[in-house]
Amino acid sequence: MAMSRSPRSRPVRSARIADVAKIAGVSSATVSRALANIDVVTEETRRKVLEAVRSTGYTPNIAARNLRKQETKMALVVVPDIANPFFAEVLRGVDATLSAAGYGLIIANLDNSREKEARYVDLAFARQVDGVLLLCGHVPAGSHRTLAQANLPIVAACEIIPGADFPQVEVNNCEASEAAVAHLISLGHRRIGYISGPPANILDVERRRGYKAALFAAGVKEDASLIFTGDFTFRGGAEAAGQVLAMPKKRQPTAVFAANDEMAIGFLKTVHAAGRKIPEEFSIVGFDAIEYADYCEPTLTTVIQPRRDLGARAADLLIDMMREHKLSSRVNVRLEATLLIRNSTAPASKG
Amino acid sequence: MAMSRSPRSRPVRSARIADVAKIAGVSSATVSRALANIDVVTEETRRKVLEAVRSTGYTPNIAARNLRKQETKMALVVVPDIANPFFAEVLRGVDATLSAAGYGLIIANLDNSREKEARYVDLAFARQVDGVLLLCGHVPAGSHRTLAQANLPIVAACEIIPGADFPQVEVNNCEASEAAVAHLISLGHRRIGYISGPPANILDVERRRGYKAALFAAGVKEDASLIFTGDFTFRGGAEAAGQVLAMPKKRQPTAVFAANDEMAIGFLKTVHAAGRKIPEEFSIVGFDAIEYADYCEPTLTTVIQPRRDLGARAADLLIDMMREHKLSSRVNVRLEATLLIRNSTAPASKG
DNA sequence: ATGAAAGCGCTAACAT
DNA sequence: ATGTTAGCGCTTTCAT
Repeated sequence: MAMSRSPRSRPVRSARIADVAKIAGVSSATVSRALANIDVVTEETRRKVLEAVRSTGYTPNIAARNLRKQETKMALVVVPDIANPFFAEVLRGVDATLSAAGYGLIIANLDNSREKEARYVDLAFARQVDGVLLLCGHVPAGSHRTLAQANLPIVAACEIIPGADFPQVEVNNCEASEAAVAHLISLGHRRIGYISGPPANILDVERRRGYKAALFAAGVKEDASLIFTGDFTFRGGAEAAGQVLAMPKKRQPTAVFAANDEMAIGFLKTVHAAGRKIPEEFSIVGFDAIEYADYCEPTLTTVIQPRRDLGARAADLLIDMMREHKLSSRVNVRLEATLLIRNSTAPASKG
Repeated sequence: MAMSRSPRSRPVRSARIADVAKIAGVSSATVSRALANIDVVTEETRRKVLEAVRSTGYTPNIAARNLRKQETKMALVVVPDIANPFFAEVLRGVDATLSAAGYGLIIANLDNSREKEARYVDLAFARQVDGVLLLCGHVPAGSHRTLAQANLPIVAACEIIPGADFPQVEVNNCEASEAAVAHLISLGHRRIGYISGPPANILDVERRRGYKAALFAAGVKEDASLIFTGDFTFRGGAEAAGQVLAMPKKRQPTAVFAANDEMAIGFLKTVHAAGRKIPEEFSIVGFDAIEYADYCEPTLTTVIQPRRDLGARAADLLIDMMREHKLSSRVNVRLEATLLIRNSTAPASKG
């Protein structure tokens, strides 16, 4: 019997197109054409080529092809933090769409590192990608140049970049937030808190605007003591909860709208751990509808974003630009986010 | 005032090394050397080159460099499912280590797609990467060849691949699981359930072995009715809980060890929703220590894996192989996973 | 210390 | 329909 690790001899060098050509008895140009399914190659010739390809185990060297064709069939996708569960599904949409069009993707995980960001800018300038998809809310920059100067198609999604001259895809953050807060108001809540995202974040700006619009529409006066600064993390939500619990009961909000689910869940968990009941004592609404929001106790009322679509639409726009070698375009796409009522919201107690 | 979108003229074609050479008044070879900080280039020459680089905005074309150097400075990292929060931190370790060594990474998200898997095999054969890091528990394969035949350095981590002739990095899954179950036994539990991973998954095999070893060590007889087949998802855990709740109370387990946190949390949530108390009525232990396990109610007793280290060590091994052009090696690394006791486990009720 | 020139492996004109 | 050839832009001998 053969041993489990048989000493099969394997080619120390992988086959090149010339090897295939020689074996098939044709020129390398013909091999290239046969493999590209290009124009008119005799059925017989193609057969010989494919046979030679099989026998050599040939795979075209992509670096050489890239160099020659001046394209890479790769797109760079920039995310702020890959651990954020919101992006996983967006990336699925991006991946599926790019793949179907023959593009691969390189995921740039920024992770708050200036240095990494600069490296990805270099990547773009070195033309290792044909286009860039920004999910990070800003245009990445290096020490002396920004990605926008790389003469590459760019599309932004999720966190749009005001004033940019490339296509962007977003959801109706403001309107959906207004609906979320209106829901709380319809349940009788008047003291409604807001847990914000990081300062100057566009999502926070829009969702806060929706929050205020709903209060205004209901004639409820804004109360600065009910605004808590968060950062889109569990911890941020937990800290906001700590602040709420430290307030005199009468001044505490009866409901809270968090700018994303992770903060909403951090809030929920902390309040719960302090022995307070949800939704009886506090109603809470999140944003994003991450998977976990359906697995916490109680299940979280939140805003569903069409995450996969966000990625897919953005990828579609980018593919179009990459194909046409367009560098800018003012297409803007807005998708609908909708309120999903679950068990973390209930009528305000008469207290 | 300048308009916000001024019509700055920009080069329609990015600079090549020859452009820099001409401006600096040297040959392209000298430019290349100056930029590579290679051997002996006059300080004066280097200055002229750098000045020319700045003035042209030159960045080397990577496809050309790759072709010439026969290397890409890229590694392929294959994950089964990027949405699985366990991998996020592992990937951080991988990324940090590879980056520091000058390598970029391409994340292959398998997502249960044979087709995608085949494309990544092609990527390897096309030499678009210098090495491959497998976090997916198997060697990816295309229609007529496997990634192992690509003559590329490979390292596996997390889910090791028995019998493979490349380095692997794992944690002591069996021993840590045994400790987890021993903890339950020390609390007085005897009817201890196990929620498994997918069939034939190596992590499940090891963790199940630890579960059985702990029972055996305590003289507790195994009971097949307490083994629930899961799949590492929330839903899997929730379904197991459904089965448990459907059992006659006397036959129900008093404690459950789930092969990962997501299932443990799915179980916990479902049991809770049915009005049963945790840890009073059921103790539950998970595995992985994902962030969420500290934000559920109650907080989850679980097994901490050194996730970042797992990624970092695997990346180190791969970097070494890529540098030395080694194709195989039998180095195996085992890291320690340790039990973290939180609030989801408590003494068995005397029932 | 620098330059000239070859060539990485491929594709696309152009020629036949 | 197929072959010949000229590069894509870079790095690296080999000369000088």
